[in-house]
Amino acid sequence: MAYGAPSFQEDQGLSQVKHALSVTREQDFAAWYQAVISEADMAEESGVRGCMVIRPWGYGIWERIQKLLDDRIKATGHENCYFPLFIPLSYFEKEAEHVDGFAKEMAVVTHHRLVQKDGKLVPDPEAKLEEPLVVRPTSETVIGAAFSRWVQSWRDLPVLINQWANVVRWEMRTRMFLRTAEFLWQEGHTAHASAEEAVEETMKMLEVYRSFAEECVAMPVIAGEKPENERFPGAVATYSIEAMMQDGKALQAGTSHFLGTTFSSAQNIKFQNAEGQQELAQTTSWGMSTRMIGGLIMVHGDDDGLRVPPRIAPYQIVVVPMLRDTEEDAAILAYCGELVTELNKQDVFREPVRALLDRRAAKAANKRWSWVKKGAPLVIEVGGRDVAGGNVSVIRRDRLYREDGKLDSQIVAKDAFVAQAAAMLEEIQQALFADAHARLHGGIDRSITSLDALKAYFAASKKQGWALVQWAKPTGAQLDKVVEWLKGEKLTLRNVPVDAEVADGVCIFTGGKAVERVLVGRSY
RNA sequence: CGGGGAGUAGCGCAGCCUGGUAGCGCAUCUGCUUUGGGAGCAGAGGGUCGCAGGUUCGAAUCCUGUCUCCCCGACCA
Repeated sequence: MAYGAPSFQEDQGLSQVKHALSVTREQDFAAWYQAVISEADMAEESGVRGCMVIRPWGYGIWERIQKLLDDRIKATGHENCYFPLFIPLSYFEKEAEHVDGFAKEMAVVTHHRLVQKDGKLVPDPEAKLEEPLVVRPTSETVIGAAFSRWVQSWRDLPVLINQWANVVRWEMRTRMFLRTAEFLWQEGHTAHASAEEAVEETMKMLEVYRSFAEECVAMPVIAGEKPENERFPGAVATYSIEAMMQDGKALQAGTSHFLGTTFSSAQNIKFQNAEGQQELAQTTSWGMSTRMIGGLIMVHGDDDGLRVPPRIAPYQIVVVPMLRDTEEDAAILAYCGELVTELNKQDVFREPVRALLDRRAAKAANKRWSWVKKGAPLVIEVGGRDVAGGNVSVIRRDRLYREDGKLDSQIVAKDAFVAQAAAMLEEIQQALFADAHARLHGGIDRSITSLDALKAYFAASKKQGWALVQWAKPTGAQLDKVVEWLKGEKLTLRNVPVDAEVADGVCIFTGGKAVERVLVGRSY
């Protein structure tokens, strides 16, 4: 498929709109997703299975996510630190459930030296490690070992830390940003004196994720508790935020776990309480990863590429001078430079505006479309006539086209634009959220009370959203049966929304008395 | 990890069946023309055909192995 070539699409049968991507969401959602990533220069293949090169635009978005989320993590009393990439195998062996969950997908380091053999480099048999090291798939075990050293008395608690790191999970099937063998994330780990306090922490961070996703990424989510079968290996309870992609599938965009004493007993995290008794600490962990960027693409992207919400856009306003290789160019550049300086003096979302002057020698039209595909919220074009009239031409990425299908470029007085820029960015942030919010909440059916109806609902359309159904919260073998049936329909249990209405009917799966409501949907 | 598909210039592809030393479109570079919108004409540069073996006088093409990507499945915080 020619991702680079523009495509023509019928727009409601009235007019022809020329789009920047050659594949539309409607035609092939999976191919469209990949086209956005490559056309927006976000990431590319690396030659290593499941690992990607994150290019400046993709990484810039990650840096924005890091900054805004890091601020919130610190504001809730956590401190950053760093633990090693390598974890002794023996640490993992200490916790059976954790082993079951991760053993199948771990990268293992067994040697520390290479030697030449028949002209090829091979691991030196003489340099075999006494104890193999695994590349961390998550850090509960090493951090637990540190906690056991740090925690002696109830006065040492709580311990509230976080680290930004890369982790490796040898996934069978990978997809850029959504599931890669190596990915970047933040993992928070805490230890508390009481279960109540640890649960409170778990819920607090779930709420941090929810508000971050909604306020910063403009990604509406449903926060809730994962059913037993979806729990993190070793967790007593797992919570998630679930976002709805434009194809109706669910994406887990962040998780928070109450780990109880699973890891404190395995790693011996004990403290002497106020009564002088030895007690196991209660721990939590919570994480959000580069998968969020995959979610961003599938929530906000359109047939012209990515649309980045202003709060997490590396550049919020890109100024494109229309240079013609004439003497006029210098004046245009000077005018644009002045504009960018003025814009950068403005504040929006309590930060300075991030405006960029695109001085590349490329043709103005190509530069414009490259920023459209990258999803910069505002693209400002400035030509000779704008300079003469003291104007700028403004393109809003959230509404690119006019009714007639033409690009909507508004000519505005420069000073007026500078004065409005912050408000426009806030409006775009809001518009993207409102769109996605309507899609999410309009996409959840709350009226389904039978398995036949559930089946029919998801059979109706590939783009179907989710169903919120009442259930008896079965466990063990009974839950397995439910999961098995859902699997036959390609469905999964997402979570039990924390703010759902109480159950008042019968369980859709067992016919027994329902105790809560659970979200059902297809997922990534 | 199982089934299917694919890797040829920066991107998208043809050539492969029927072996004879590589081509098209877009992009790039140069020149001229054009100039409020993804420009036109002319010319140019760029590829050890994923990698490694094998068959052959000769391999992008045939055979074997291997790596990577995509789709479906299994698995999966």
